[in-house]
Amino acid sequence: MNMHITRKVDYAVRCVLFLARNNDRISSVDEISGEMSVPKTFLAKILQRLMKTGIVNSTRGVKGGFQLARGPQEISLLNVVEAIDGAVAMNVCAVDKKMCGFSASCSVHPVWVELREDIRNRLKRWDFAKLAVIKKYQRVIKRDCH
Amino acid sequence: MNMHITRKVDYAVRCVLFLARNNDRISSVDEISGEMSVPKTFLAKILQRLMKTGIVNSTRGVKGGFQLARGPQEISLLNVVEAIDGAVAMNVCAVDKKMCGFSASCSVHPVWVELREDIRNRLKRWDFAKLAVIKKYQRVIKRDCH
DNA sequence: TTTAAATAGGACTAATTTAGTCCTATTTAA
DNA sequence: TTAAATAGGACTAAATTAGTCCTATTTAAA
Repeated sequence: MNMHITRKVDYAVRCVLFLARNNDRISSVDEISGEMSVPKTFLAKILQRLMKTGIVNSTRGVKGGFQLARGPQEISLLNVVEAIDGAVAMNVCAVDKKMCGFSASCSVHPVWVELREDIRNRLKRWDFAKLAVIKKYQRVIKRDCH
Repeated sequence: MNMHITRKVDYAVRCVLFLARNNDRISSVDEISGEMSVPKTFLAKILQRLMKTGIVNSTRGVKGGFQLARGPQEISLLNVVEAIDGAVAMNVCAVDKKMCGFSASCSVHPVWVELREDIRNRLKRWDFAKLAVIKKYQRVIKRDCH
């Protein structure tokens, strides 16, 4: 069970957190990547994904950049995680039984299904309005802890 | 967030499940790997690990093999998962804050800690006595669903 | 209308992790 | 003594992650 979050998810979360805290204006990739210590071109990709999944809006051209597509309280951690990684699950059968000929007779299957629900519920409970007020990220440190 | 279980964990779980169902005797790697559709040499490594972490006992030599080191009801899914993958966590900071200079000021940190506890609790609740009685694995299918 | 600052997106590469294999040594029942 | 088993180190292959790089497009402002 490799349950570590990927950098991609970590970066996406940081990024949305930054946008939540600066939602009165448009922020460029350059600015976000600088503030949140994320490689610029990589962050650009991540923002494209967040854009496609309707979490952020983009403005092209000079003075362009990104902004949350809806209020921070309307964006859950689960939204961001699933935007980047797709469906959260320990294995595909927990999402769709049909993906696994085994599942019908697999003793462990119900456990993975439960676990998936636990995780999704927990991630659903946290929105970026809540997260944004907890404490500010420090800018000194280059990378996070996974 | 890559939360898929690894084959290693999947194999380990299947393997312990098999041993739980045949705990009246010693089973060889050859037998288990055949019955549970797991590559033999790889399974041998996994069993070595389960051995070191005190989940199974081994007997060497002719008629040797493996057996659970304690009753199936004394072995949780968490035991097996952590035996193979080490501490269950979304990131190292949730296990030990010191691993991340960031965590003290990281808004998301408390979420990962909560989530880790959710997952561990769920996995702790399932033991192999419970799992063993649910239903038998079918032998036809070659691999599981992650 | 040109320019420069920005996003969009495809194609590629490097690094890391996962999933194994292979070989030799050791143990032990028959 | 032999053959069937585990023990364990070293190695390799495949897959995934974590990026980079380049070109195209958009748009505010000079």
